[in-house]
Amino acid sequence: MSKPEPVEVSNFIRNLIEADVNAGKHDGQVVTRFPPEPNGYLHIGHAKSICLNFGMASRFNGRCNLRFDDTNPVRESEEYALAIKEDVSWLGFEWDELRHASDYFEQLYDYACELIRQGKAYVDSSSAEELRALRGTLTEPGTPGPYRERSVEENLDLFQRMRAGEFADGTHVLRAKIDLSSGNMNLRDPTLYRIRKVTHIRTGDAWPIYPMYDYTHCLSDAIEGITHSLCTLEFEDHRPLYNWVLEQLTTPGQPEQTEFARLSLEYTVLSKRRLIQLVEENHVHSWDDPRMPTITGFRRRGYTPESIRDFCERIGVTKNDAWIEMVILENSIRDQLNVEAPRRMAVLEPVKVVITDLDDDYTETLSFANHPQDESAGRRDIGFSKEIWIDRDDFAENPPPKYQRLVLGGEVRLRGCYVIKCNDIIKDADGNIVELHCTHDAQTLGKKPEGRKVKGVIHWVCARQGVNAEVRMYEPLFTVPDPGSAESFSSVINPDSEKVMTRCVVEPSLATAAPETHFQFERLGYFVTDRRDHNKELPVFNRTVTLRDTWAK
RNA sequence: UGGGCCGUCGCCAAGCGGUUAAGGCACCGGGUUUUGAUCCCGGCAUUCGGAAGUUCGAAUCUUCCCGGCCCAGCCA
Repeated sequence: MSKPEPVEVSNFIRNLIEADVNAGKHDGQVVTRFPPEPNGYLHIGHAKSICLNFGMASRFNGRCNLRFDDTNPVRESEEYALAIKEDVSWLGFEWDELRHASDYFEQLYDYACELIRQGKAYVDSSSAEELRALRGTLTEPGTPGPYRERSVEENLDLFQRMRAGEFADGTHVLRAKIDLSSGNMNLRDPTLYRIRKVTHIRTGDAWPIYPMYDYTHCLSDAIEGITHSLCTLEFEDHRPLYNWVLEQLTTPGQPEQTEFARLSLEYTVLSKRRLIQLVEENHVHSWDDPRMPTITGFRRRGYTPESIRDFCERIGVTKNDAWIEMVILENSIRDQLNVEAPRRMAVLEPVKVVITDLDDDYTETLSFANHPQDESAGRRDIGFSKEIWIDRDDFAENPPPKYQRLVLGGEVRLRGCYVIKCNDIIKDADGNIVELHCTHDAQTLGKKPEGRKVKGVIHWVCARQGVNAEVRMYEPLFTVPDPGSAESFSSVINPDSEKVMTRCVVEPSLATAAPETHFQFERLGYFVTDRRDHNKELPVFNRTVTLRDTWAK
């Protein structure tokens, strides 16, 4: 069997970079960067950007930096920075250099002084409210405020004193002097620096002023020699500002920004605000809750780096506002685990089956293939005795049409074992099924039964050998495709997104598996030993994804 | 209503003036199967948001129209 080989998909960014390389632009070099702000955990949308940036660099023998966009200390923390590094590494990417926008604060400051000297930037002492009023609206131009024509000397003096910490937060900003009547709001004298007397995760209290994203990003790109600055569509009308800053200044490089559509995934949310809300309002247990669309959440759920990269390959890169169906992601992990995951048997809701025509001390050892299509996966022994567990769902007193599992008076194949027939249902005083009494056909081990067809096959676990385990079943967190557009979560949260089953019985070998080991529980789906809670005493499995089920539909 | 974008099969997505308009997912058959899984075979856009136009020839060029997304943080 071969692993799914991701085919190289053409997209407009790849075409563009290829054309640049062929034309000898940037000396044929390709340098990209992944620039997260350390103010939250990475999610599957970031994975798209990571795969694109690292992928393009690797495809064209270039480099990709990891750069923390740490220009707003009020929202950033070291915890997030650590988690981001771990997630990028886990996804399988190695950055060329680890950089921070804050590495460039001194250069950025010098560049700002240069803009002031050129008369292209000025200190505005209006309040935030006044600035907003003066900026105009989408259809009306902005109007010049009283500080727009300050002299170079005064601006320089004020800006230096801003840096020296002489002024309180909010009293002054440095603005670029561009075009107050531009249809593009970003060009109406955008703010370049604001005063924030806040401790920064890397520079501490060295700076009372911090540069804004638009001013910082283009210069950071230029300083690092980035050739292709890839970002999402909402930055499209920031590009004129990105270019304006670089045009005014003499910088080491001439990066070019290209925008692509951010990922939208059905039945989940991908905005930082919404993700934080899920954690803070306790709709999930943590950032790495297996229901979270964070990288760390998918990891705990049992997704692999390969499957996430494969997913990013499958969805493509365009400028379309695309909504990706969850099934695309699910198929990425199914396709990998179908090939790689060893098969095991686990019973989630046990019902005891007594094989009445077997002696009480009867035992037999059966050999099972770990993978039906791959002999190299090896075999294992499984015990069989008079009492076994089967799943509640695999017996029906009143079977629906086309039901092919066990029914009273009917036969079913125990996977890898004998065909059994159900003769009696034993119930307790409340009418609950306690035991099923069956007989077995001794001629059916490894052989088809004679004179009749038995279509159904069910999984089982030997009652003597079975080990108690906890299995966590997951379903989508939301009940609607676009929960982000709902006014509140309460109306769109799926109350059954997590179901913890504690009475499960699994094959003994499963208990000793290391955390983050993937298995297929036959007929049930793919499961992973929980990264944090799994142990020998209490094995814990998370359902990554079900098997495709054409019958359920 | 100012500015910037986007519209190819149910969901993605190739295509860049001459192709029978790739491919994946989903779906619908049929075969294999001791997982209702996997695997295999077949089907699935005379048509590219709409209308004009240019051209021997248009999804690809032009114009207009329709629909959708983004922008008025001292956030990124």
